[in-house]
Amino acid sequence: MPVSNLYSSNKAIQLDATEPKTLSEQVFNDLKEAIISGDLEQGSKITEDGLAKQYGISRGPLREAIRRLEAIRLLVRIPRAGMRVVTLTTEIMEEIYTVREALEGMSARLAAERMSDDDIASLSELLDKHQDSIDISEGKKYFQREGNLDFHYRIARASQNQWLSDLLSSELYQLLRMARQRSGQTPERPSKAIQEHRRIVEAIEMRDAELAELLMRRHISGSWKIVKELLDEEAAQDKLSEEKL
Amino acid sequence: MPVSNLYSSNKAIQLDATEPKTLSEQVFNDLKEAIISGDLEQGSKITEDGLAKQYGISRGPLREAIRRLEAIRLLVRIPRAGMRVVTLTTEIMEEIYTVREALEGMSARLAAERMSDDDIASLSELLDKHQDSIDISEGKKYFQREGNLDFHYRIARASQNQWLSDLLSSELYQLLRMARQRSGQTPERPSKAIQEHRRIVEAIEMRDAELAELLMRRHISGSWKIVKELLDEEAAQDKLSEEKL
DNA sequence: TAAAACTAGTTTGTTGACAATTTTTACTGA
DNA sequence: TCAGTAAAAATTGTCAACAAACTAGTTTTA
Repeated sequence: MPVSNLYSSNKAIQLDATEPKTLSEQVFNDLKEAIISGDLEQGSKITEDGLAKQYGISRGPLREAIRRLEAIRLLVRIPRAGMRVVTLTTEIMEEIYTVREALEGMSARLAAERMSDDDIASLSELLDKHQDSIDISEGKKYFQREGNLDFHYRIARASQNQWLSDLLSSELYQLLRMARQRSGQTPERPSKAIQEHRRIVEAIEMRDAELAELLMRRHISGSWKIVKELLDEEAAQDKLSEEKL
Repeated sequence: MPVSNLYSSNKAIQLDATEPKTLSEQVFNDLKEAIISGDLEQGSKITEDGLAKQYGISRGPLREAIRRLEAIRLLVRIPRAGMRVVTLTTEIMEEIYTVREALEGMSARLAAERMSDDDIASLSELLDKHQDSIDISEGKKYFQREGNLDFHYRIARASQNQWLSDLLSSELYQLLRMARQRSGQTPERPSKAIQEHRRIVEAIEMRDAELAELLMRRHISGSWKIVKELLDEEAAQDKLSEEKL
């Protein structure tokens, strides 16, 4: 079974169920993808005219798309220094993980209270698949990246809180994907992560909201520690190779 | 001393320190204020042309402003039914309070860890002023509204987490102000609220992050219970007067 | 009578041009 | 060589007109 088929679809992560109808939306999606995937480098400068020509549209709709990208923090506009793709510094990453800990903790709590038995069962199955895939060497990378997010995405939706799940999936998760893209980052040893995921699902199964929240928060703050180490290492290496020049 | 001077400035709540430079920004601020203050009624339909004429600008900048208002959830666009001011239903309010509980809890935790002694002292003084003002009958309304938010705003900033404090002040608090505007809502008995605020500050003084978070979360979920009752009451009355017709 | 099709009127989406501002470049004089 | 300044280029902000899509009302037809 090819790894790419283990999931029903990538849509779960895409979150844009609706087809883009306007140019503005289309270019919003395209730009978002370009930024997240790294096609547009972090911190790179952007001009309206350049993008308009590149996408073959006029500046009107483009500007609307830009305002939206600004709102979800993928673009940063500095008053008189133009516009840049956001740079995910260690500091920003820490802020994101902190907010994430609070929101996903709450999300897990609500999921424990509200998730249907069927959905819990399906979530549990998902974890089985993740477990299996650890041994499939080819699958590793995929699971460590998208699979992990898929789990968190499901919990967010299970909170049945539109605000919460929108905030997580349309802002925070996008930035996480972006961060991973940048460094070939492997957030955690997958076996440990899946173990933690399992515990969270067990808490949800027991309808223990308190525990689900606690475990989720630990899981995320634990992830942050590992990510932080990687980022620090990276920074040290960057510095080293800079000095070589 | 006139009540309006008890605070250094309203800016603390305005959060837009910078003067609007572009038309788009200006109209964004104006529209935001119009929505929050209730000048534009909840759920009322909006047309681009109407607004453009009203503000005397062309539709270009207006559309950018609209996209931003959409992003902070003050406007809702329904694919082919035009655009409306958001309607703060009880369900949405519950979602907001839930997200708020998570974020402000974290915020209080961080404040306890990071807030400078000076800032804590100043926060404590603010509470004294609130306390004093309870007896000034004229001040009541003001404190119950803006004063309360001012406290929460300070904690958010004290978290020293840009993301967190932006999220709270530029999205959640705006919606809370809007909700209060609608019904002449008095969220809590001020004496009780201030008591709870005091406890939170004490926890911060003791640098007890855990406790600060716990107390803040209780404070907010407690507030929600009271607000919810008011909303339910209101809804019941609305229904009653509807039946009269 | 009801459904389908057409038409007029609104509203939103898109564009290209013009204006204002800022940055870069090039030149002048110490 | 180094400011300092002025012209030029680039970039962002704004507008008005055009195009497409949708709504609603009216007529036509089964």
